[in-house]
Amino acid sequence: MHSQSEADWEDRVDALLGDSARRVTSYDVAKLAGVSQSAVSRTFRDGGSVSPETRAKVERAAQALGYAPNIVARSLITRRSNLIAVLVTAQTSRNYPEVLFQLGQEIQARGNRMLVFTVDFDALAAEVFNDLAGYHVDGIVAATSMEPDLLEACERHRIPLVLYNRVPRGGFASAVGCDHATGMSDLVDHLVGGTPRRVAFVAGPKGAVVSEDRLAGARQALVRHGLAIDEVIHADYSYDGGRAVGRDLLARKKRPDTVLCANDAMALGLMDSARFDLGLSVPADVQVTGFDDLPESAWPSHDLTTLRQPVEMLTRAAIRMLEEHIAGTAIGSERRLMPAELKIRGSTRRPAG
Amino acid sequence: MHSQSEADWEDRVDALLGDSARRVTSYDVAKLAGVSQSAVSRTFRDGGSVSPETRAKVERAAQALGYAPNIVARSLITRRSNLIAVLVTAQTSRNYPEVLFQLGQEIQARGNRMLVFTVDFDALAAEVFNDLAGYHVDGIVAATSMEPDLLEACERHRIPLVLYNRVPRGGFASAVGCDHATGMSDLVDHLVGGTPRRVAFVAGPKGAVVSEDRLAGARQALVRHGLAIDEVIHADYSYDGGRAVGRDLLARKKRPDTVLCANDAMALGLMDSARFDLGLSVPADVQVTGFDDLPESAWPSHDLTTLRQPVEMLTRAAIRMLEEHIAGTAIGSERRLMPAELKIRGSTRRPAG
DNA sequence: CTGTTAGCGCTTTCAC
DNA sequence: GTGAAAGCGCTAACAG
Repeated sequence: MHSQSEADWEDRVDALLGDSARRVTSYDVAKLAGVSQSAVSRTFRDGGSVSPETRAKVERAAQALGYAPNIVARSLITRRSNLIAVLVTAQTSRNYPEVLFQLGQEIQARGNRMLVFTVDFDALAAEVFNDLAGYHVDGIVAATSMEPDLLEACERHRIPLVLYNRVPRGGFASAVGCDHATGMSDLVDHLVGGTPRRVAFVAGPKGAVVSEDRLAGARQALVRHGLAIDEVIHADYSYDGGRAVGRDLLARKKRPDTVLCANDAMALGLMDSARFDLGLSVPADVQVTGFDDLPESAWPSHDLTTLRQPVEMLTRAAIRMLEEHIAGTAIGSERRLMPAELKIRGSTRRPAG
Repeated sequence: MHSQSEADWEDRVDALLGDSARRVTSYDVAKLAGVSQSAVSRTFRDGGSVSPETRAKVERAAQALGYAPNIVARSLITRRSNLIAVLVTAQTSRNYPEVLFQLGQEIQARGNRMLVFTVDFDALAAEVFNDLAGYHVDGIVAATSMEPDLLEACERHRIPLVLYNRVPRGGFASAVGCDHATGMSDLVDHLVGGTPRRVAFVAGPKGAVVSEDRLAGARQALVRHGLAIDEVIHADYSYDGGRAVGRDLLARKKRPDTVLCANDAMALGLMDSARFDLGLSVPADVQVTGFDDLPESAWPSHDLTTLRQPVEMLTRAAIRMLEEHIAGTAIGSERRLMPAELKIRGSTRRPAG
């Protein structure tokens, strides 16, 4: 039955599909379904109320034509795009390469898309902000230090913003981060069992926020045990950097017996310099610690005592926070700190006795 | 001079800026500059021809108001967005975490932005395609196997597409990839110097395209030397997977003296199983090779002979190709293969004599 | 619940 | 080279 009208339907579908490169619009669907454009809009919008019959008609027509709403047009009027901007530096990407993908996953989990802005020098040009606004992004995750004027621009344009493992240079902004201080405190509590005498700290580049947080945490914790850091050396967060530091530092007469590194990569390089370049034994001659818990750190070849930075937690928390701000259900601006997990391994001495 | 009109100008700027949350439009700029909207459009468009005077007036007004064109509105009419979609799987991201960021860098280098689509199972739901089209993306880089119908959809909608280290499941598409076969041939040429007797190959998951390419290349090269692969074992591309394989494979009575691994991660795991789990020596008891050249592979602790996959070259070539297709200057569809670089290190035996 | 109408901010003919 | 007017495809406000 309906064979006459069915044939007719097919004809109309084909007629509308004639120009294959052209995209099907809500207008086409409306015409085929015999309803208004608004009806089509309502069936595809989130909270649109349509009768079941209309919805069925629209869905059938849309199906036949392969229709999907044009996000750009929608975005122009709603001023929302389902786009979340992620600002990331080469630094972050090199040290935490998984972050970008994980953010993408988390962003997509609730129907949004990730628009990536790679920025240099941890600073953000005004041009980037124009693009952010120009694409109508719904929110921003910044793994870069935001200049005060950009913070203010976000506020003025009401673009929700969450900082990822960063603190704003000025003003206040919502942020997620790792509780470096508490983590370092746990680590130091463990280290004192190995009776450290000379302690060195291998930091990241000068001004690197995360490194300085970790250094401050270590210092504070050591003081509580009546200990101090004898020396702070800056390197570039890399394995090679750590190894170069080690070759110098551990070759000295009065070399440290305990080296805390601001991240795992440098710690691994330093370990290798001790063993392969200088013939020292870890942890007997020098104990070494890192921060991050890279996969390599758990390998038997290195077995590095470190603190696991809760990257997945940070990522999930960042996106959740951002979504609350977008939805308007957030309580307000806040900084959320996630705990680092101490991983005691073979690169540090166990308490004697 | 002009103090009267200057004061007036300031007033008009302030008036237009009154509602701070509202975005400045080309209409506002036109009004302030005393020109038409079209003039504003032409000064900000790429090939717009405007007189220097008009341009100056517009630029001054735009500057004063902090105007930047609304990309969404522009995109709606031009059907271009300066957006390049990157399709990536968890697999790819895990094995080549730097790719995503590098693609972002390369895409931005010429004024575009990267829109990321994380997809599961190396396959691409129709929903993703709708989004691609809905955002008016100018082109697609897919590090995922594309189903034939999606290839066809891209073609029909004239969305340029470049596959990244993949071959299409059906049909033809522009692609960049690593020349695994030639790389493996170089590697095998080196290996025969160490007089291999029993050769095993540790592959990635069944169906993993890259792994199968590498296996085929190894096989072919070995045959030329009158050798064969005695056994192929599948693992999951991971360090732990490689280590588990090693524990089993290398504990056998008739264990291989040469193990080629489809990637470095597995090779490193296998090496560690040999040395730490079984007390074997590398390369004396068993020589091991990888593919990719991870940073860890060059560390003295492992010193793995491997092939460097030219990730940066692939990334740059992919974006360049895509941009040629977008600009319409591409010659046509083609597959471009980049050479892998042999890195001979300590995990393989040197030719005797 | 449904259709009509009026834009979102821009680019693009088309006259001048 | 410039301005007026039309419209990209959609949603929102308003009557019915």
